[in-house]
This record gives sequence, structure tokens and C-alpha cells, in this order.
Amino acid sequence: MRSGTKKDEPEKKPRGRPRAYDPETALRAAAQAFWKAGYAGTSLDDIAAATGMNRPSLRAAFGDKHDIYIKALSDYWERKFAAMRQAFGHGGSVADTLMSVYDASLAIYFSGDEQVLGCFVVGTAITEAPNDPEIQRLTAEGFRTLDADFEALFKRARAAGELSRDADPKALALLAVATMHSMAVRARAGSSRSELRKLAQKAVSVICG
Amino acid sequence: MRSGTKKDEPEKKPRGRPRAYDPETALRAAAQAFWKAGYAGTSLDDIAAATGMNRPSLRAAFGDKHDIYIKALSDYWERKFAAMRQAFGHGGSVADTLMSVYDASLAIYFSGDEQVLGCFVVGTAITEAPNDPEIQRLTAEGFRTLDADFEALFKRARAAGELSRDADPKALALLAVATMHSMAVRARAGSSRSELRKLAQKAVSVICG
DNA sequence: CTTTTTTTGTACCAGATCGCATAAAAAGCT
DNA sequence: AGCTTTTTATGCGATCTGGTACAAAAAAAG
Repeated sequence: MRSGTKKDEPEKKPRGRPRAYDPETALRAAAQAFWKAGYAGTSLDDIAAATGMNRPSLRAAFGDKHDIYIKALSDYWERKFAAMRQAFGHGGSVADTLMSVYDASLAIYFSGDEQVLGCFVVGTAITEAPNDPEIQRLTAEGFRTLDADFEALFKRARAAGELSRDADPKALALLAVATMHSMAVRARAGSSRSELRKLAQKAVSVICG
Repeated sequence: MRSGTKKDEPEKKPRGRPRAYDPETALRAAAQAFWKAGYAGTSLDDIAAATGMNRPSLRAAFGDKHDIYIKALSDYWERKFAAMRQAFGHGGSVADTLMSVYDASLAIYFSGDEQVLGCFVVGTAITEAPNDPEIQRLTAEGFRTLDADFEALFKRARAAGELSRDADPKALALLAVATMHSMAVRARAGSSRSELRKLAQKAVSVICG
């Protein structure tokens, strides 16, 4: 018999009563609650309802409200970057790659079961950032990574002769991220998915053209 | 004797006890409170402390919490548009005009007494928009006006021969607004004013040219 | 000086919110 | 079967929150 079925679950079952929830699933459900109403607009009861857990279990598993939010935010960034880097690796022209990245973002922004929720960071972290050093740090770090990833893309494209020799990769990267920020903001303001996709296409045509 | 000193204060004083506050000043102070911590993160006690008023007076003057916020949001849009249109009218090249608009925005984003607060809409309204039709409506309307103003600018510039004949005013407008959205988001994430100004300059150089 | 009108300020209520104490439940271990 | 360990579930208490009732205060009107 092997030691585990999927990853490295210790086959030795822990001692006490087994958990009634899957931590990863529960954290996603908690994130969904924050995503809808923001950090301050979400109560622990809301999170308990969303996860099916009760408050003491929540606390034991993830800590207090702030801890839960930080974990949800970190998890969101991870998933966002995973989706983006997959899109970055798709190959094709810069324009195609850019559109893949925007499509991947839209898939996340419109992933809510009922409402359109946009970007978790722009929709919830930005409000708290000025008063919460940890949230601000995570947010700024994420943006820096975004900037760097896009800049690397444009540098490669210029080196490959896809962009004119006097193109400024950093400037293009800032505009590419700005387009993403704008899509995130507009999604929550009610723009439709197709509308935002058209916006992305226009942006790509200017940036790459 | 004239009928009023500044605008059109009815010289006939109203009947009862005079107000201890100036409604306009108080609304600005309330807006400042929302600006710092968002809609859900601001209590009526916070607003009372910020304005120096007590809750019953607040209610009599502006209505309930939601009413106060809506008034603050409308007032913000008005001032934002006033500042922007002044910048639009400055004359000069498109690039100069654009930078004037961004500088006017930065002046607002960095107008907080202590913290950097960014854009009131992006920092507070975006979080509430999906769950609040009225906030979403005001937000979407504001963005539409922004889009239209920038598009008009680029159309004029193209007609004047400042931009190449095949430039797409709508696409450029979307990028110009996206740059603004990005500056608003980044301000709250901790970017410095000079950093954002450089971002704006890079964006302008790509957009205009 | 009294009445009328309007605003202010205190106090209160009902419900929400958060954390925690404690008991019950569900498993493994001996 | 009984003990130990861990999680679940209920419920309590302190604080916060939004709203409002009511009396005191401040001014004009008569």
C-alpha cells in the first residue's frame, strides 16, 4: 500500500474527531463571502454561513476575521498568478498572449455564482489597504509582480522583433496593467463581460500596434 | 443693503435655533471619514466625530447613513469633474492636456490630511457597487462621462492633426481612463505621488505617440 | 416677556457582532 | 469498555451600531 492517494496525506489518521470540512474548500467559501461585500461588510456569521462551519471551528482553523482575510487574499493572488502565467505561456504573438491574459482575468472576474465580483484585490483589498499595513503590503507586492511579468513579456517581444526597437517595455507594461485594473474596476461597476473584452481588444491594439 | 454677501443667502433668518455647522463643510468631513475606511467600515459615530455633529443632527441634515454616502459620492463626482474640465481647458498639446488632467487627479488623490486616500470612487464605491444599485449607477455614470470627455479630447486632437489620421479616439480614451483607474488603485496600495506621476508620463507618451 | 419654531444633546432600545467558555460528539488508543 | 484527543455545537456576555424619543437650548415673532 502506498503512503497516500493524492499528495502526501499522512496515512496515519489523526487522533480525535475528524474535521467536518475541507480547509481549502472552506477558505474559498470564506473568500467568496469577502469578495461579495468587502472586508468590513462581511461578518463572521456571514463567513460561517458561507462555509457551513461555526465560529469556534472557523477560529480554530484560520484564526480571527483578519487572519481569514489575509489567507483568502494570499490564496487569491496565488490563483490569479497561476492563471496568468498559464496564459503567458500560451505562445503566439504578443497581442494573442495579452488577450489570453485578459481572458484569464475575465474568467476570474466573472466567476461569481450569482453576482459579478470583479477582482478580489481591487474590490476588497484596496478599500482596506490605507489602514492595514499587511493588506497594503500584499497588494503592493502583487502589483509589482504583475508589472514585472508584463515588462518581461514586452522585453521578450521587442528582442524577438515583434515590437519596434524604440518601444518602452516598462511603459507598455504599465498600460497593460492599467487596462487590467480598469477592467477590474468596471466589472464591479456593472460592465458586461463582452464589453470588457472589447475594451481589452482596443487596449491591445494600441499597446501592440 | 444688499440681499446677501456671497451667493443668495436669504437675508431673512429662519425661525428657530441656528445651525451649529455648515452643511457643505460637514458633508465634506463625512466624505473624508468614508474615504478613509470605506462605506461599511465607517460608523455613524465616526461620522459624528469627523463632523462634530451628533447623530440626530446628522440624520436631520442628511438622512441615514446611506443617504449621507450617496450625497458624499455625488459631491465627489462633481468636484472631480470640475477639476478635470478645468484641466481639459488648459490648452496646449494633447500630451500637455492629458498630464494636466492627471495632475489634477493626483491633487485629489493625495488631498488627505494624514493618509493617502486615492480616489473616493475606486476606494469606496467599487466595493459596495455590486450590492447597491444606486451606488453602482452613480459609479457607472461617472465612468461613462469620463470616457466621453477623453474621447472628445482625442477626437479634437485628431481633427487638429495632432494625432495620426488612423488613431482610434475611443481606444485612446479607454487607455487614458484606464491609466487613471490604475493611478487610483495604486495610490491606495501605497505608491508615492512622484511614482504615479512618472506612470502618467509614460502612459501619455505611449498614448500620444 | 411670552410663545413659537427649530436645532442640539443626552439617553435609550433593539439588534448585530465578536470572542470565548463549556458541553457534546466522534474518532483512535490501550 | 474505558480513556484520551480533537473537533463540533450551543450559548453567554461585552461591546458596537443604527436609529429615535425627549428634554434643553437658542433664536425670531408677537
